[in-house]
Amino acid sequence: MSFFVEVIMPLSLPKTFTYKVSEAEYHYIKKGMRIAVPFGKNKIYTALAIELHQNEPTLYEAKDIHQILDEKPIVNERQINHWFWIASYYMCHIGDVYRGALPSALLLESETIISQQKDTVVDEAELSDDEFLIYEALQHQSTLKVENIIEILGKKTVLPVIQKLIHKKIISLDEAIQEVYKPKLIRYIRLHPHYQSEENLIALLDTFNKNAGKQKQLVLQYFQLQAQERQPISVKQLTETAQASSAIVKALVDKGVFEEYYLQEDRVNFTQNQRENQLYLSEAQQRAHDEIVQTFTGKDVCLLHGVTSSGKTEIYTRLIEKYIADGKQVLYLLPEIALTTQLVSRLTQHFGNKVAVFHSKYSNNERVEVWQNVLQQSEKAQIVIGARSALFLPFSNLGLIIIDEEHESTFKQQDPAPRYHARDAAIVLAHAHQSKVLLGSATPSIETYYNATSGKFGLVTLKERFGNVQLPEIELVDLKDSYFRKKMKGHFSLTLIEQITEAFANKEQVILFQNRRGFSPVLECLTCGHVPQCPQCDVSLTYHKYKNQLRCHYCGYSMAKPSNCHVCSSVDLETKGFGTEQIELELAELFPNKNIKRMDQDTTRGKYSFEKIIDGFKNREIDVLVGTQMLAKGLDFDNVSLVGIMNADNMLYHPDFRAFERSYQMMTQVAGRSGRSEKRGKVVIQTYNPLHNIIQQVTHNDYEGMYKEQLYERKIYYYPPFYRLIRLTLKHRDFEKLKEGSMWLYQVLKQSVSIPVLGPEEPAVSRIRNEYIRTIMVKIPADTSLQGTKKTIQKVLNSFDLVVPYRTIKVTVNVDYY
DNA sequence: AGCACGCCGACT
DNA sequence: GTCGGCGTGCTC
Repeated sequence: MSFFVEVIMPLSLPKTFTYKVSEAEYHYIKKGMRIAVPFGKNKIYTALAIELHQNEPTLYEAKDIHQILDEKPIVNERQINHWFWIASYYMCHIGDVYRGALPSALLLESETIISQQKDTVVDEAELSDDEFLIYEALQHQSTLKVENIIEILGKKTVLPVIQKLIHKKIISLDEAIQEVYKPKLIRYIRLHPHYQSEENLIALLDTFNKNAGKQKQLVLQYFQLQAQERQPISVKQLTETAQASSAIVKALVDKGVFEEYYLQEDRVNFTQNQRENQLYLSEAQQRAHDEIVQTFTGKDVCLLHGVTSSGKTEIYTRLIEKYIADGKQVLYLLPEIALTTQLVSRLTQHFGNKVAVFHSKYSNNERVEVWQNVLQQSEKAQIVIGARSALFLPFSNLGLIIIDEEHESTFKQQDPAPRYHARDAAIVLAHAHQSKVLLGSATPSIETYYNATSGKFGLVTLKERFGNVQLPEIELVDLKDSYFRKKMKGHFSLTLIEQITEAFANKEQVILFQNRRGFSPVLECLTCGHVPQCPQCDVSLTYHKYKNQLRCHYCGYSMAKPSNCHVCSSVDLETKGFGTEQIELELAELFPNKNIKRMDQDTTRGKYSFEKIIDGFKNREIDVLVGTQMLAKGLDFDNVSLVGIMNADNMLYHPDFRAFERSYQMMTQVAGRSGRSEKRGKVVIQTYNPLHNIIQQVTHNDYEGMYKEQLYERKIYYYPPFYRLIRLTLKHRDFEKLKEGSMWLYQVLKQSVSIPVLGPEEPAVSRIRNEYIRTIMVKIPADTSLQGTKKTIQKVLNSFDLVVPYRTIKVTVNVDYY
């Protein structure tokens, strides 16, 4: 009887793989354990066991596994089911999901170490050339790695030779995959039990009197600390408070006065004292809270639509209290790290160390810790705050998922597969846990609002701001008129300058929003009209004044700013358009003695640079913050009385069916940063289209109006929520081949389905990193089977792959394109 | 996906 | 004569 394990490989492959195991292993391995397996010619990967069985494969011989890596499953069955759902719904491979779900520290590839078996007598004549080379190398070096052997033998397929040598008992393999995760250990110290008795202690102190003054001081300090803290004392703590070197501690340990011991420390620690600050809900908040609870009795998903600053966080907090009191886990998803800092401190203040944080700026080790804590249902991970990937943590007892800023497009993963939407995947996951989902936003996505008003989701609305603060007053500045009447200084209208001056006079802070980084998007030659382009992408280069260079925002290419035109050598070069950098500069000229900071991708690269800027602004060290969309995401500042939107139009005219919706959301969110205390805030929007419907709707805070109008557009132009979108992207270096291939794919698709297929389209940026790009959009009406359509698309893609000239064209599928 | 292998063109 | 580009096939 043979035994087998079915595993997922961390590779983009459509299938699972079968390996042979011994009977003992068969009984030991549980679904969800990691297993190191050899794969291909000489690689070892961390696979995940998902099934144990005895069905011997017929078409190939299963390999043996290499090593079992876990004692207990680190992934539960609900997760595995959820992963398979994601793979099937988003048309990607299960390995993509596996790789995206596990923290990379849990997914390591091997470093097999080979050493000689001492007790075996080797007959050198019996060895083949390759075997002898390895044997000889081991006489000089005690251990070898697989890569060394590849070098020694000068070929890449070395695993068979190694297998033979193992079989001849000449070499052995050492622990292949080392866990890279290392618990962080802290050295603690305590008095040797011998000195628990008073007489021994007195004797000890007496011995010090003679010569070891420093040592005595340290022991006394130890007692003092112990009395104060009533908890373990770390070496670090002791040496710091006693101003002593660790050599003295060591001397005392050597003497047997102190004992050392180690405790594992979580890197991610919020041991802030849990303040018993009672959560106070306003009447409106309380009512919204009660309505949500009521909704949850009948529906699994509820949208909380509350205007900016309506205090949604307090409502979430009250709800979380209830779920963790029932011993449930709570997942709090938010779009970007931007929000976390402020939110984490608010929630830790309330919930103490029951809060864990999980997002991409955390190190590998930190992520593994959170993973383990969630897996063990540890108390300190009862509430997990995280970006979309936190969805993959090993929850076993979820009660509530909160998705804050539900409308944010960053919830949809764009580039590496799985291209999933965290909101939608969360709803599916919640269903498996029979838990509830709360979506929160001041500007819900059209899809969600449609679901909420059509009765699929519950809907709770919060129309007033917390503490009855009024919504900001919005003033529009017509740029065309202002330029015409010369009422502009650079990119600032006189109105905006006036308002900024007034805010400063009141010692209030200002936020300026410009949705474009850099200095200016293009540099144009006034003589011949030439605009420098990226050599690898189909875009013009953006001028960055600070570094005096031209940069491509797609591939990162950069060059020094030319002093004359590369085409006609004219020196008349002019910048066109503007970005955050230019605003910052102009502002510094207008208000030379104010502290101005810029916040965009270029200034927030480091791990804490973001926090630094935010803190500086919060502490009122910074007077004006100039930034990109980063500013729009739920930051709370209580002294901002003015928000300026430098140019509302560039967002409006993106060639995307969501452009209007996004512009509305963006402007409303940015505007919401203004006026958070008693005083009503002010917003100045500079635009060439003051009468544009979206601008008007933002001005009048008319979400419903925006929704109705956009919904109508979506309906007549076949967009969500009435149609599902699947977008295919094709890429290839050869323009002609891509053109033909995408046309072929389009034609075949069109013949295979009886629903709209659009394209093949050249996107606005039609070449990135020297690859040309085309897209095809499939629109699936609500009454057509989504699954059936996906199957058809997959079939067409399979046959596309069989057409020899086209198979090198890379195709990616994006289901529910966002 | 990654990787090895095998086939052609342009160079020390 | 070889290096290295790309196309092809395979992985339990």
